[in-house]
This record gives sequence, structure tokens and C-alpha cells, in this order.
Amino acid sequence: MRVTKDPETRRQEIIETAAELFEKKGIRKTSITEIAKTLCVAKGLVYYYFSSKDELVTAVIEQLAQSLDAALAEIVARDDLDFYSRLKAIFNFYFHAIQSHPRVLTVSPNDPAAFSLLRDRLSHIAFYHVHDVLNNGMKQNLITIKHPQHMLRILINGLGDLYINGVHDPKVHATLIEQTLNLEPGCLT
Amino acid sequence: MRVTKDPETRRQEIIETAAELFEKKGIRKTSITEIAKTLCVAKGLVYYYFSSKDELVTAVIEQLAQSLDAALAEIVARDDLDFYSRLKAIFNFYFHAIQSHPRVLTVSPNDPAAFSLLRDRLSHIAFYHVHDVLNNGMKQNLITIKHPQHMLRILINGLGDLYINGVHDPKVHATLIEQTLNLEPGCLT
Amino acid sequence: MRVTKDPETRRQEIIETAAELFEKKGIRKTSITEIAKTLCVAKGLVYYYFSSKDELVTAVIEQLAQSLDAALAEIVARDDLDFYSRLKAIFNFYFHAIQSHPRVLTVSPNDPAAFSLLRDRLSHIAFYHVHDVLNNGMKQNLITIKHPQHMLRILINGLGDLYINGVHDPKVHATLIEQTLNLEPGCLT
Amino acid sequence: MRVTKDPETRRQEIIETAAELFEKKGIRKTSITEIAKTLCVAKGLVYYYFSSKDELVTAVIEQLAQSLDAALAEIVARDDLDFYSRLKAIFNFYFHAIQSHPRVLTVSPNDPAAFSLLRDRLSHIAFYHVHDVLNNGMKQNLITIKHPQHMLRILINGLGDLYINGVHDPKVHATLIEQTLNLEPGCLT
DNA sequence: TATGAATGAGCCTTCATTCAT
DNA sequence: GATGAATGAAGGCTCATTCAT
Repeated sequence: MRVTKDPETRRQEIIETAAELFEKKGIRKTSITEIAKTLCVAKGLVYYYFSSKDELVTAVIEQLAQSLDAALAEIVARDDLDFYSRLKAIFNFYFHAIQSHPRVLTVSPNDPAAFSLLRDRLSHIAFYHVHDVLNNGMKQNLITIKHPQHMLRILINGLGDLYINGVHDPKVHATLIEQTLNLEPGCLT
Repeated sequence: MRVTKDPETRRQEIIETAAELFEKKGIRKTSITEIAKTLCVAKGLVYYYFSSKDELVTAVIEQLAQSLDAALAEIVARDDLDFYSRLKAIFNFYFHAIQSHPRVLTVSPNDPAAFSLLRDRLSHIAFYHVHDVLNNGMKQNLITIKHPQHMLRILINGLGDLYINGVHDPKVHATLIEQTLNLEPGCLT
Repeated sequence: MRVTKDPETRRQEIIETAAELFEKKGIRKTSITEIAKTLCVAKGLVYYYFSSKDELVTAVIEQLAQSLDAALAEIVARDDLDFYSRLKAIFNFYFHAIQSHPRVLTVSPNDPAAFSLLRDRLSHIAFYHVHDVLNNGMKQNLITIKHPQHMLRILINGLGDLYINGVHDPKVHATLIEQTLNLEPGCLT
Repeated sequence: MRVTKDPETRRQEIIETAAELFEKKGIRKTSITEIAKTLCVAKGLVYYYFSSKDELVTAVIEQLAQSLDAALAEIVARDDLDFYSRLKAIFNFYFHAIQSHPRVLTVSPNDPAAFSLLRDRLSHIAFYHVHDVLNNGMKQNLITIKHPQHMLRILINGLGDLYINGVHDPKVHATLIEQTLNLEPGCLT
């Protein structure tokens, strides 16, 4: 039967359902047909909101990216956090985001795509927000390593994988970050 | 025309051709038809040797993994290398392997959770071989960090991504490794 | 936003817009959606006025046909034209009409055998109007050919195609008509 | 059940079935699915032989064109025919070809296509073959009209339409051709 | 009158897989 | 061992049409 909804609501509904299925089965193995069926909606409706599967994938990824972006921005903006707490908070959020979407992270719409992997997108966002924080740390002589940006990237990506592979202990995390960025031992604990 | 070959030879031939095509176009976009055509062989023959595309993909990945495994084993076994050179050699090989197969690394056959990504397989192998080397370093007090295995993993995966993203300078590499493992500055240069 | 208009006005508006789009992109490639969008009107409204796309197509064709019909009728009715001028004027108009609507002429709605092609419709109209003129010519012994109606049809259709294919020179035209109808050479120039 | 046939045979079979369906329902309304079903064959098989619907359409058209081409070439080559008989024979064949394929003639694969209409293709072929014959006629002073090529085109296209519209009497035909090309009355009868 | 979200049938195409030879 | 014609399920997408508001 026919159920009409507010377009924006429906749009979100589609994005969310798609995100869940992408999560569960991977993007490639999730067909528009299945998304529609899950929503109890005609296939055509999905195309009414997204002109192609790629566009839907993009929307899903964008949504995830933006939620991370917003969260991190908020953290960076907080006045009550010092350099270390801020760093810790950011990483926590980032790892959490990565861990939540392993399948989406793995396969992209048309692999050779522009920003193909959400992974890149997320790490880019994390990188962007940590950047300022790091610079601040350098001015306070809290950061003394060479190639800080590369080190950051190693951390972001490397720790991401570690996280996915089951290392969730925040203490271990803190230690690893400290060591990688050559921070005072225990400063993040 | 019909060409008969030694089964093992033919098997290898198929694996190699598949590997090249996977490399060039990605696994998903490489069809059995194309592999067969490239080999000037009937489609059915591929199925004679591999009962499914997935099995072929697996064989290709296994082959890549084993070649890395062999290479690293050889390095570890060499007597003429000290701790630092050995470390450097191992990382070089690993990065090289990763860089050589970006497409295969990106998309997995049917994302069978098993060992889904060659990436995991490769990093696992690298991890395995570096393990002994690291232990050795710890005995010599050359490695003093905590959670050395996690740090190694961060390095292996994190540096891997960095490598893929265009950072190829060996000197930078060396510095990053030194910093991550907290080695004597300059020891790998 | 909602704009209410006089039904007949709206109907014309739809026909005109449809005609333009059919002209520009061909009937098949023009969707109801696009027609509605161009009119800044909801899709449903088009269906309020025309129960199907075919009916709209029919209306568009009918309109074109009638405008040609009116124009030719006017020419035939003029007292100030002699046989030759009248003939010339009619053909000019007909060719002009054909040339103006190449896309519509090429593809028909659902090829409903009915009067499938506007082409047939137009040539029929032209034929109808020339008929009287020809009869007149015969009475004056200006037309001596056999099967004048068939010859006329050949002219109308054949010249039509020639026109579409780029032969626009009125002089050449005149000569061709003279020859086909076996008129006095130069009488139409 | 599975029925294997000689590739060339199967290819022809597909072309013929497609031609018939195109004939009956028009190209656009004939789906690959229907062609396959009519042949009692899987849809995929059609794609095994023709990589797209357009390619199949092209093959069908090409086949029709070539059969006309061959037939006309043969007529032109015959020694036993004089100018008039040859002309008559050619037109007969051409008209016959056109009449046999009204639907195919009407709609082309992707209308705006290269040689879009078989009509053009056929008339071009006819034109090509008649060309020599006409030249010959001019040398013998049997043809005295101006713009003979244009006149020929008018004949070919115009008479084609007439034919489709039900005028089949060879005598009438002959007279019309005589008049259009300004030949000796009765020379083609 | 007018809206536009929703439908659903159908289209073209791809491709892993099978099987008679 | 090898061939390649044949299968069939599935996928992405389009669009005329409907209907609740």
C-alpha cells in the first residue's frame, strides 16, 4: 500500500536503511532492490531521491563523514580541555567512528572513485581537526617529533586498523599515542 | 586452437594472468571471460582448475602472500645483517609489496570475512617475521617501547597507507620508523 | 508554488512546451517529468489535461497539422495569386513546415498505425489543398500529366525528404517541381 | 533445455527473428527479452552474439541493406538489359525492399544515430546503383532533365512512400517514373 | 485545479557458472 | 584436458501512470 512521507524524512530513512545494509553486507552486495524491499517501498522511489546508486552511496558516506566532522569540531572548540585531553577525545571519537562502519570502510562505490574510501574521508577529517591541536602542542613544545603530519597519519590509519582488529583498551591506546607522538609518558592516561 | 599443457604450469599461468588483470582493473571488474581471453583459453578451462572465481582470487592472494613470506623469511635468516639493517630490509620489502598491489589490496573477492583483505594477510606476515627481529632487539635493549607488537602493527598498517598515498622517500621512512619504535635517531639511515 | 490558470490557456501552454521539447529532443526522449518541470508545474497536472503521453503527442501533432492546414487554406483562398504563384506558395509552406519539425517527423508516439507519422498527416493536408489548385490547372491545360495525384504525392513526399537532406535552394526547387509536374520551364521562377 | 547450434547459424537465426519482430512491432517496442523468448533461448545468448541491442539493430539493417545492394548490383551488371529495362528492374527491387520493411524503416535504434534510418541506407544504395545507369542514359540523350540526381532522389523517396501507401500497379509505376525522369512515354511499359 | 510522492512493470546489460562435445 | 555455446539470476535504471492531499 501507498505511504507518503515528508521528503526529508524519507530521504533520511533511505540513507539510514542503506547505511545499515551497507554495514551488514557491504556496498557492492547491497542492491537497490533490497534497500527498497527493506523499506517496503518501490524501487523507483529510491531513484526518486537519489539518481543513482553511487549518489546514494555518496550520501551515506557524506552523512557519516559529517557526523564525525561535527563531533570533532565540537571537541576542538571546547575551552575546558587542555592539549592532552583534547587529543585523547579526538582520537576516541575517530576510532569509534571507524569501528562503527567496517564494511562501508572497506568497499567504495566504484572503487576507483574520487574519494573512494570513506576511510580516506574520515582520516582526512580527523587529520584536519587534529592539525590545529598539534600545532598548538608544538608551540608549547609538547610535540618535538619530526614529520608530525606523517606521524599523525600513521597514527590515524594505523591505530584505526588496530582498533578494528580488537584492541579497545583506552589505556593501551593512550600509551600507543604517547609513544608515537613522543609525548610525556602517562600524559594521556 | 587447442594447446595442452602440464596442469601445474597451466595453473600457475592462470594465477599469474589473473593477478595481472586484478592489478590493472581491480578484482570485481575483471571477468573470468577476460582472464580466459587473455590466456587464449576457453572459459571452461579456468573452471577446470578453479571451481569458482572466489577460489581463483584466493589462490592469487595466497600466492602474493607466500612470495612476501618467502622474501621476508630470507631476510630474517640472513647472518650478514644487524638488527637495524634487517628491520629496514623487512619494511622495505613490505612497503614494496603493498605498493605493488594497490588494486588487489583495495577490493576483496566477496569480502569473505575469513581473511578478507590481502592487506591483513600481508601485514600479518610482515608482523610475523618482524616479531623475532623485534624480540632480538629487545634483548639487546635496542627496543624499549611498551606494547611493541601493537606499535609494530601501527607501523605496518599506518606506514602502509602512507606509502600508498605517495610518501616514498626512504629517509622520511626511516625517520618515521625510528620515531615510532623509539630507536636511536639516524640508526636506520 | 501553486498557479491557477484558465484551463484552455493551460492546455495550450502544455501543448506548446511539449512541442518544443519534442522538437529539441525527440518524442521518445522527452519525458512527462521534463515537460512538467519546464512548465514549472506538477507532473499530475499534465495528466489532468491529457490522460496519457500518447494523447499529448496526438494533440501536439494535431496542432501542427492544423496550423499548416489553416495556412494552406488561406493561400488557396487568395484571389491575387495565379496558378503558378499559388502552387509555389503552397509548396513553400509545406516544405517549411516539414523542415521545422524534423524530430517530430522522425519518431512517432507509439507508432499507432492510426496516422502514425505527422509526415503523413502533413502531406495529406498539403495534398488536399493542392488538389483544387491542380484541378484548376488541368482545366486551364497547364497540367497535362497522367496520375496527377500520384505525381503530387511523389513531389510532396520526395521533395520533403530532399528538403530535410539539405536542398533548400528555391530555384532548384522550382525547377524540380516544374519538371515533375511537367510545367512550362521557368514558370515558377 | 539446452540446444547448441553452429554459431553462424544461430547468429542468422537471431538476426532473422529480430528482423521479423522489428517488422511486426517496431524496433523500440521489441525487447531483447522478447527476441530471446521467441527463439526459446536465454536472454544472455543474444548478448553473446551481439554486445548490445544497437549492435543487433545494426546487424539487421546491414543485412537488409546488403541484400538490396547485392540484388541491385546484379541487375546493373546484366548485359541483357537495356537502359529502360535496367531502370525498371532497379526500381522494382527497391520498392519491394522498402515495402517489405515498413516498421524497420520508420524507427531507428537511437534515432539520432549515424545512419539512423534504414530508409536513408536503402535509398542511398538505390541511388548509388542507379547513378551509373542514369549517366549512361544521359550519354545516350535519353535523359534530358536538369538536376537528375535530385530528381532521382525525389523518385526514390517519393515513390517509396507511394508504394507503402498502397500504389502497387507496375503500369502506374512505369508511367510515374517516365514522367518524373521525362522519358519517352511508354518506354518502361 | 494542482501537487509531487509513490508505484511497478519493464528495459538493457553483466557475468559467474554449466555442460555437451 | 580443453572448448565455447548456452544459461539464468541479478543488477541498475527509466518512466508512464496513479493517488492522497
